[in-house]
Amino acid sequence: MSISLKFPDGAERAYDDGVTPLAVAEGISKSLAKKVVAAKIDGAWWDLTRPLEGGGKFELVMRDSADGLEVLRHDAAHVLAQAVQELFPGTQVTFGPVTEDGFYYDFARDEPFSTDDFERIEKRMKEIVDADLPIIRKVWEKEAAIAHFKSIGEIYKAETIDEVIKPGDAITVYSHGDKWGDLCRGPHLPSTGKLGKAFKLMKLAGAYWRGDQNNAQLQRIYGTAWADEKQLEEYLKRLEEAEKRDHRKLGRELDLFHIQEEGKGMIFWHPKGWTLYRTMLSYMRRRIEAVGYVEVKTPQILEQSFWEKSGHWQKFHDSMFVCETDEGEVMAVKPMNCPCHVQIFNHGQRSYRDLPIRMAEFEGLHRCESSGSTHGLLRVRQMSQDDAHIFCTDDQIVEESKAFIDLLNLVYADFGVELHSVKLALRPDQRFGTDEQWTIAEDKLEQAANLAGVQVERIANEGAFYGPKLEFHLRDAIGRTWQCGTLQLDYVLPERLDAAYIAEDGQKHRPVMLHRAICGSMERFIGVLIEHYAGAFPMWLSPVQVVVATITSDGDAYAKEVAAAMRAAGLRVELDLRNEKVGYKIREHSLAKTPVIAVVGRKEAEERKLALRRFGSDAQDVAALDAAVAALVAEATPPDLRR
RNA sequence: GCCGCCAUAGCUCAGCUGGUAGAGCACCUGAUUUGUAAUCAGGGGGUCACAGGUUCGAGUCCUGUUGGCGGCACCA
Repeated sequence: MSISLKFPDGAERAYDDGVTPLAVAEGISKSLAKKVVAAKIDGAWWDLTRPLEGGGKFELVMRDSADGLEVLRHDAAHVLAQAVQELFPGTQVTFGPVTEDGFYYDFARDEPFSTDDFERIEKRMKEIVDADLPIIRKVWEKEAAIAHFKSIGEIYKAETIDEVIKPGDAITVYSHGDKWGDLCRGPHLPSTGKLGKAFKLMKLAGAYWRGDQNNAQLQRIYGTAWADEKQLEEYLKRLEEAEKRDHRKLGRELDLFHIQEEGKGMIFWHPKGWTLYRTMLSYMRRRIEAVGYVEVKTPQILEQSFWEKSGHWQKFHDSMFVCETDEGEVMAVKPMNCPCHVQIFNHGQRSYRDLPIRMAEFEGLHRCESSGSTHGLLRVRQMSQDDAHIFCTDDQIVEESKAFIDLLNLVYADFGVELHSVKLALRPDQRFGTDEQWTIAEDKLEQAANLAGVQVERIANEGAFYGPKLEFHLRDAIGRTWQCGTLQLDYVLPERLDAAYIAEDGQKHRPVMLHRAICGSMERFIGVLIEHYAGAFPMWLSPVQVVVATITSDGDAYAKEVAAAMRAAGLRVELDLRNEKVGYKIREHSLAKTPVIAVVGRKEAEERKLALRRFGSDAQDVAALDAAVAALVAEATPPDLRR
């Protein structure tokens, strides 16, 4: 009997039945066989030493490919688990998947681990690699496996098998020699030695069993693993570089903002940071005004009864800031604008002819976020959103949604950021509204996204209590993603707050509300932007656009004239007349990531010229004053105002 | 909120096994008038996050609190 393997290059070869992928690889070349970590047959994973059970499309998975890294990391997780169980008897294993850059394993142990244990654990892991234990795949009956794991005290494993595997089905267990075994889908390497030593334990964290905070808290050890030492080094270097882009560090270095102990999650915006903020707000205002939004401003603090009517009190009062007046009224600071906007909508009679009404507000919002969740600018307790609510008819939903997504794409392009992903958050367990309403709402959002040319990823259970939402995610410097833009469809709030318009039939009808934001929290968006640009903003956003720096005090008068001319032309200018060497001034303003340094010496003053030096370049661009100012103004013009 | 780690000058950090705080940058003063990434000299600056405790003596050890960091949970 023979089987036929079809290789990716199209070649097709016959092999004896029962040949292993490793033997196939060795038949091709020894060096290839060294680098191969697993195989795929018709797209399904296959262990290298497991005899093939039939022919098909055959692919060898190399250790430095994306698939190969996944195998290595899975093995690293198993080796970690073995090391931990050997060093800390009584520790139970639970679950250890691969992550984007590595892996983690969740352990159950009464005593907490400490990062001080990492050295010992890593050492033991390396010993396991050196021992080159064969990794053996075994197929077990479900019931036998449960009994086995129970008998050795692995209750989490037994529970997992019981719930994940159908009765009567078989499971696979991979073991390292006769020492250690874990339930696993595989594939795995032929032996622990193949893993190599390009791995490192990174961090320790608590994690709830099955992600539910009502369950036991486990201890998660994160690690990273790579094909070789060089890749590991590169990865660690990448992390270091990313740290330099951290918006909290840059916020301090560039004097943009600060946070202090008494105001957890509250931002003190310094003049430069606030300039950036205002520049972005002005831009957003122009963008939305141009497409038919109106702006309003509503109260910051309203009575408890108001939030009870909207439904926020019942669902969210834990995360609202609440205060009481001397006269005993209980008031809450607004966590969001929507119920306020409905009040404006409800004031007076609305006709279908008025719709859609696109009502925007940039006022501050306060949310009492839990203490462990605040994070620089990315998760704060006080913020502003580029918030708006679109009141419209059912028929207008798709059109309005599409127009919003188009606007969002335009704005993101202007800010130079790229969408990481768009998610469609579907109905949660706790929700208002009927199933039919939800189905229609979910479909309409997806339809609008498709019309705007955006692919969505549907995620179950993540919608707001009043409706499904589209989430537009961006990435930070170290790869975490944050929801920035959002579009939420809401049939519930208009109902609860009795919003209505008179339709063509002369009857009252409920409008639909679209909650939408492009930047989302301005704070968060600025945080992402700082990391995206590593603090070196494009000219139109930069808090300081030009520094006019003199060489000697002879140039003072001319420098002042230059700065005044630039200011008059609308540029944000600083004047550096200090008694310092040019080199010193250049260095300082370069470190501050100023887009343009205009150097003024005797020559420039005499010829009424400027020597411009741009961030990231040491070239000198000498131009006549008027022409230089005009050019800088053109460069500094916000994208929406450019011709 | 939960788990682990951390907290020394404005910033970055040093301070061994407990013996009454130190550097660089920044800041201030003086000198220097300088041509594209650090001119020189002098000076000021710290309740070592906070509160207790152990000790003859605590930045250092212990407990608690606050805040930060990395995760988990949460995220209208």
